[in-house]
Amino acid sequence: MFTDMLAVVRRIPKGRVSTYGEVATASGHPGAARQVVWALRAATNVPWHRVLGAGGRIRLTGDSGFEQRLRLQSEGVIITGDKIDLKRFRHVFRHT
DNA sequence: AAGATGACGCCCG
DNA sequence: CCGGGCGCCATCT
Repeated sequence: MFTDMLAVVRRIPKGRVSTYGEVATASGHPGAARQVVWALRAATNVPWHRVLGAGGRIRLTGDSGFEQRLRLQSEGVIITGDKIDLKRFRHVFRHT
């Protein structure tokens, strides 16, 4: 399960983002958004900063949230307040 | 075994 | 936009 989710997260290209819910669904585990968090927490070498809450909101709190902002901005993602414009940066998973 | 937690999501007022 | 409530589910106490 976690491995499936991590595989999905790893597919998010630089400069693009996704959401916990999207990752859960795309990995074959719809509704398991909370488990995506667990997967990211336990994993390493994954672009965790590219995963946001529904609506493109940064759900991370405190210092980590600040870091996520910096990382996203450094990839060219525009952040307004605490939200990201999904219309513009959301990554769409596909099966080729 | 039972209750609490959380980087969640969705609906309603 | 903001707050409140409920469903969800692996993990931790």
